[in-house]
Amino acid sequence: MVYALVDCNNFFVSCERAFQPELEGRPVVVLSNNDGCVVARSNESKAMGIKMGTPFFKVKHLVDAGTLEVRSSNYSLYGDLSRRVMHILAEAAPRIEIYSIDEAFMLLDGVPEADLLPLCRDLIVRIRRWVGIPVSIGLAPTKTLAKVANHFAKRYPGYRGVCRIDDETKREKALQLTPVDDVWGIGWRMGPKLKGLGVNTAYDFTRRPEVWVHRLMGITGVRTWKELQGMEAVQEETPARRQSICTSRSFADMTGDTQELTLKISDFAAMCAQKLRKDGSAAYCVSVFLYTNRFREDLDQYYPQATIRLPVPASSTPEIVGAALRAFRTVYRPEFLYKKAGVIVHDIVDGASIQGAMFEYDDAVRLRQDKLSEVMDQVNTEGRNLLRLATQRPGHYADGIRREHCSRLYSTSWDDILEIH
DNA sequence: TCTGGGGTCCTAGGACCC
DNA sequence: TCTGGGGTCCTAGGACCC
Repeated sequence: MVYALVDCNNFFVSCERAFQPELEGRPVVVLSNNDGCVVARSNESKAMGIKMGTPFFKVKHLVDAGTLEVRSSNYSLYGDLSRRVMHILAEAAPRIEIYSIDEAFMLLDGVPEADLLPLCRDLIVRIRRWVGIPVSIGLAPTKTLAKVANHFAKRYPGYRGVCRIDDETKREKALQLTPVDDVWGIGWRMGPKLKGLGVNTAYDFTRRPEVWVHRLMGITGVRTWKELQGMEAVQEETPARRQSICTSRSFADMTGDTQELTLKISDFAAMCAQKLRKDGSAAYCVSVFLYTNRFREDLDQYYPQATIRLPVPASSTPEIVGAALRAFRTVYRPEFLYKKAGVIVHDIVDGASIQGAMFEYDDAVRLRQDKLSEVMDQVNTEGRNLLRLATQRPGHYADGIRREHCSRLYSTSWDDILEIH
């Protein structure tokens, strides 16, 4: 197999730049929801030493001094540009697997050897010209090695955006130059642990015996170990149906108020229900979690979670919201101040396949709720909850969420335009 | 004062059964 | 009262990803 990992460079920043050319060449960061912390950095801001996840208040002085540009995240814009990039890849490759908003694997088996590099170079030019996004491509016989190759393509301009690992010499050299904690699948916990055991590079890691890796890291570590040696071990198919859907937010201000939390939980649950229906799915389980502010060591902490299991999988807004509120009531305690909450639906099944099981349940009520949800979906498109249950908060769900550095919404969806205040 | 959101997979341990 | 192994299912928690 030949895998090509196509990765958009500094994706969120590049999206902002695509519509604001004046940001080109300037240090830029994009913030998380609530303007909490840095989630994307341009090369210039990386060079300034700003780390991923830095709380915004720590770099705000740079913004005030005019040496750093900042934008709130604008997910509808990023989603739109992502779809355009993926569309171009899908037309160019026999098959693609979309891995995240800014990454996809192209499966290039069957493409003649001599065409591989020209194909990739052409894609880089086209995506830049048509969408305005710079991408890098790594080619290799396994996904993990394609990731390694992609790092090189990104880091060294000499590759002009494409790096290929296709023989033993290149593989060993690349792994010797790759710190072990840069490997896909080795995170912040295992990285330091491996280094403490004398495993500093990806190459060192591959030289350890399989049983050693298995004992230390389990089956997932062994998969990474094999992939780095050119043996395919990472599961092929991403399951078509999501196994869980989560909607959660941090609040701009802490709250212990039942009313307010009820409104928020209702909204999160309604959004989960809407996502379920969009996927054509239904869920057996609805969980609610609450977090106090873990950074406030002076306050009492409480991180409860509760799950309601429904007799029949549901996707209607009233059923999901009802279950979420029941779960909420079992764990809510008024003496704490909460900073974040969320709703997760899981144990998800195909919505079409559950029709037959419905006779156990009150058909009339169910059908009415499903019908009601259908109508709500027609009126409410994402981000515009014109129709909602009485428990849901009035106004936009994003009320109470900070978004002070938002760029104009450039990509042309009607919903987005209505969102401009 | 201010610290993201949305996922997946694996494993250990408890409950229960024979 | 104490005694045993083995299987399955479920859940919580940990680790990882972007």
